[in-house]
Amino acid sequence: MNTQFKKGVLELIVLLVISKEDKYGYQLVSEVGRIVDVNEGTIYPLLKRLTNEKYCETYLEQSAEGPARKYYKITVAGRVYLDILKREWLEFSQTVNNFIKETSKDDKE
Amino acid sequence: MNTQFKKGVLELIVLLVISKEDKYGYQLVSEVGRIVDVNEGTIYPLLKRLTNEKYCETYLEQSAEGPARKYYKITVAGRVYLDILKREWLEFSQTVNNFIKETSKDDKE
DNA sequence: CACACTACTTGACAATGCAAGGTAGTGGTG
DNA sequence: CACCACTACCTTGCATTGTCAAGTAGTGTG
Repeated sequence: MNTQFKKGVLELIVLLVISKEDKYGYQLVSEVGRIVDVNEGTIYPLLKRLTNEKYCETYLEQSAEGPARKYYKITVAGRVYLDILKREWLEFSQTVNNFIKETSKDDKE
Repeated sequence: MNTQFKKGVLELIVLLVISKEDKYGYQLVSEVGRIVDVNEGTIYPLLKRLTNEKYCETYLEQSAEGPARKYYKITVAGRVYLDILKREWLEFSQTVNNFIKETSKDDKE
């Protein structure tokens, strides 16, 4: 997969996932991984950024299967930011797709 | 505009533009700029990368309005790469868009 | 000749993803 | 109990690519 395409989009995907339900980091790695390839070294720093910027909050919960899990919960500011990101992405991707279609259409003329 | 979304996509856009017609750098800045915000400091290094990787070739032509223009012409390898990039982008953007739709649909249920 | 405009180039910097490795808790096996 | 596997979290160093700002040069105009 093209690494560069992911830049910035992962933030959107992570926010989308936690906007549905609180998740812990390790879980996000596998859930986000179903959408796009990703690894721990990417997700944890991203979660720290989102937390620093108050787009999400964390709380710990014990687990019977290992160390305590740190859950991430989206904040109100996070939902606002998510809406902006979503809109920006949809507009951006559509602009690029339209341009691809335009140039491809010209091929046949 | 979200800077990060652009990563990697600019390469696709530039290749698309020169796949239609040879262009010189300064011209690409303005043509690509109609699709996404971009500035010279981004385009020229990108063109150098594409040239180093043999996805395009350059030739100089005199201009009556200033210094000689360096034109960029896509190569066969460039067209092959462009097709791959295009396919990857379409797949990637569709995957993300589908995920956005899925999560947004759930909101209403 | 100073200036504006065209055109190309470069260097320092910022953002973000990856690979690899480290720290810890829990439970099972010899 | 020693060891190992698995879960879970975190960090460091690096690569890629975009931005900003500045610089170099050629051409024509007042």
